[in-house]
Amino acid sequence: MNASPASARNDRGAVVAAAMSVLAENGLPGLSMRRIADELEVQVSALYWHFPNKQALLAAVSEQVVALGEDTSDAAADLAAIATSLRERLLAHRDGAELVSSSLALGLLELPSRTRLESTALAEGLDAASAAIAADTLVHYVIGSTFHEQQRTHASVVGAADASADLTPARVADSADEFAAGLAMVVAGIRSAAGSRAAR
Amino acid sequence: MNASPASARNDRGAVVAAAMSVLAENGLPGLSMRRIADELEVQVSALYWHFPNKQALLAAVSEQVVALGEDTSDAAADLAAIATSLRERLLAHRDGAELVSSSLALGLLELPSRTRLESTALAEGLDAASAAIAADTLVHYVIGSTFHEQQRTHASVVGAADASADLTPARVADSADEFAAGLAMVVAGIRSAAGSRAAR
DNA sequence: ACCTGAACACCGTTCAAGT
DNA sequence: ACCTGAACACCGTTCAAGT
Repeated sequence: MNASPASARNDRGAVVAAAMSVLAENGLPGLSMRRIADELEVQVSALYWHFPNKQALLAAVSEQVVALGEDTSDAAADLAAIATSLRERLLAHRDGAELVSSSLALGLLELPSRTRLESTALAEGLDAASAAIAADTLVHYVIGSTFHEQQRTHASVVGAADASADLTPARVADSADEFAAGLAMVVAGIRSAAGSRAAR
Repeated sequence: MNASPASARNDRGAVVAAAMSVLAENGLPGLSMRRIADELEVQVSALYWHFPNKQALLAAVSEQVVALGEDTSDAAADLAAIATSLRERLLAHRDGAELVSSSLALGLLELPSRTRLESTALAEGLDAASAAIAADTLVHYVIGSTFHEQQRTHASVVGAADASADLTPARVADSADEFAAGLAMVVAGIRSAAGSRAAR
């Protein structure tokens, strides 16, 4: 419909896509404005037409990382399932947990999973205040453990992490089990908060 | 005892102390090798005689932050008390949670509180594997929520954080209550893991 | 044992100017 | 509407050399 001018320029989406590819190749420490600009074959200053600063750009990338897929079918309203799928989306991107953690802390990112966790907690019988706290607690657990896990694997690539680098293949394999075990404890604690009300 | 030469030079401790004062004044983003060197009235390159790189220096600072005080008297062997005192030490230093989080993730820091949490969990009847997971879960909760809290106060200073900057004085005051409420849930979950064993 | 001085290869951000 | 080119004020790290 729009008469597209001879040479198409970049839009926000293209910048975010370029940033995601730089992130995948170089990790968060290597995600510089200059490298993103190189990826787009553009001057660094061009990026500042699309985003006011680097943090805003990172927030847009974070949004992509934590976006829920199709909300339609399997909206599995289960605390553990929601937390586990958040973990999986963070693990799907290099340094995903650290990236999301900082956008979140700066107040630049809404976490769809958090909303789902809160309403699920409400449905399980928590009062409003407790449901909010339960959602935050789960989010902190997921981001904290995933951040730690991603940094540990990165450290082992670098070869750092002296004594405590217990990264035998077997141990890597069951990091998911450790996550699930800790998650089960947190969920049990949340359920006990529901039980202490005069539910059912 | 030692014949101290005319002009005393710096040692590791002096470098760490300078770093802590720069951290207090400028926060983690402002904690650069150059500023630390300025504080000591020394060239930047001098710092590399004491520490191989910046991360190692930050790890030494982190160690100071999380060090337990006198281990003698009130070694209150209570999960919530240990977690709360860890939170307080992190809050006592600007950007303390973020600093410790990264040193920890890089495997450059031992967390004394974690050891205490693990043995306390054991004493409460958890098996070895569960006690380790319980300790990690608590550490993730404490660091995650404290990190978030410290970033939020910093964001409010900067004036960023648009809509969700719910930082009324009252709300700041009860962030400790929110922490305690989430902590209670996690601890309850850990206790339920102890109960599921054939304890007592 | 501890530091200087200078260099290298980077950063994020701004701004006038172009098309 | 989107980009260039150049500049500003920074970074962490290395290394030969000094005392």
